Amino acid sequence: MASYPGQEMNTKDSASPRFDLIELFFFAYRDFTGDPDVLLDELGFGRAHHRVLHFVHRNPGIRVSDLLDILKITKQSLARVLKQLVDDDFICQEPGALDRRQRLLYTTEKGAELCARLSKLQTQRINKAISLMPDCSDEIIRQFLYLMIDENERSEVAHLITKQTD
Amino acid sequence: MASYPGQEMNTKDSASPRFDLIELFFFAYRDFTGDPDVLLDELGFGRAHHRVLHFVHRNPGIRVSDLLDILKITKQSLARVLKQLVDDDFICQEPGALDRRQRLLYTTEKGAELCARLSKLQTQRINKAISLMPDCSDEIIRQFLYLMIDENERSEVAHLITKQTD
DNA sequence: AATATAAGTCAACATAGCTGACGTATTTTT
DNA sequence: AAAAATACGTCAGCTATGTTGACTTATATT
Repeated sequence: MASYPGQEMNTKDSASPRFDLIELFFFAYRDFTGDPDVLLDELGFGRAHHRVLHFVHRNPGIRVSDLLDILKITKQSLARVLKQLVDDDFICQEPGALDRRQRLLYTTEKGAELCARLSKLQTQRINKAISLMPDCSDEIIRQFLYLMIDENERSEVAHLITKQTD
Repeated sequence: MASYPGQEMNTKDSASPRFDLIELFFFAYRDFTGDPDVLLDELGFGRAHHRVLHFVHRNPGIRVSDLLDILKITKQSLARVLKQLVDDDFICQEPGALDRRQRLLYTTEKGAELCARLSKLQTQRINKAISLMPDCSDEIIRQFLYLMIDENERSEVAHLITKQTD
């Protein structure tokens, strides 16, 4: 888009900030992530554990380095929560069949069950919202959230979310 | 909705988890909040400062206790970041005219300017996304995010987001 | 045999949340 | 006027989750 004189319709020299969406996004995400907290707390876990459990469950046999790539945290950060999840038997590790340096990650039955309970809470909130909206909404929302992701990461995310777990 | 035998169309006893939206929400929010980080970092601030600055800017003259109510953090947590913002002249405090126990909060010119730069970044991401979507999308997205908020907090948020700042 | 890679570990640190206890100024209630 | 409640600040210490840097071990690759 080129800039040229007389282009602006506004008296201001830039578009108005979208405070409505900025704030709605903030509050919506807060409450969305708040649902699982109660359950996690009972087990002595936090949101970091939730994220690890979730992405391991969704990507069975994932390599540690690939998990780090999804979460965008350091291996030292991951190590702490992963150790707890393994110690408490929510996640298990197996050496890779082809490359035995790898410790491929899987949820245990216990881990899968917790994951299911957590995602059920979040799904309930999502479904309740969508049930009150027009028919086309589901796809619109997906499209919006997808376009809010950094352009260079979209294809990776697209690949992730199209996996089937259940 | 009543439950009755034969109601289920599925072989499973519950609706499928919406992993797509759960994950899209996660990645979208991560990148959305990531934009301001660079700018904040240069000033030695974090996201906590951003939130405080934002809501003070959007609610000029807000009382400390009302800010705590919006942010849902403790006053000790707030105190730390607020002190820095006041010391660095991004926020100023004035005793309430009617009740002099209050320390009403305002952004300084410097604070308002930073706030504008930060919200511009986030608005750009939002507008870029919406520009690629069908016409009805804006309202759908707002409705969705609104419905994702806890029911008992919606009216309060509705009130917040309808304020005009600029 | 040398090097690179996958992963783990130790230590130290930063940010941003928390609880509990207490202080001070001011307003409201009795 | 005295007592109680309120708005706010502060001290001390804890927790969760992120960071950097340095080093080790096992295994693959060159």
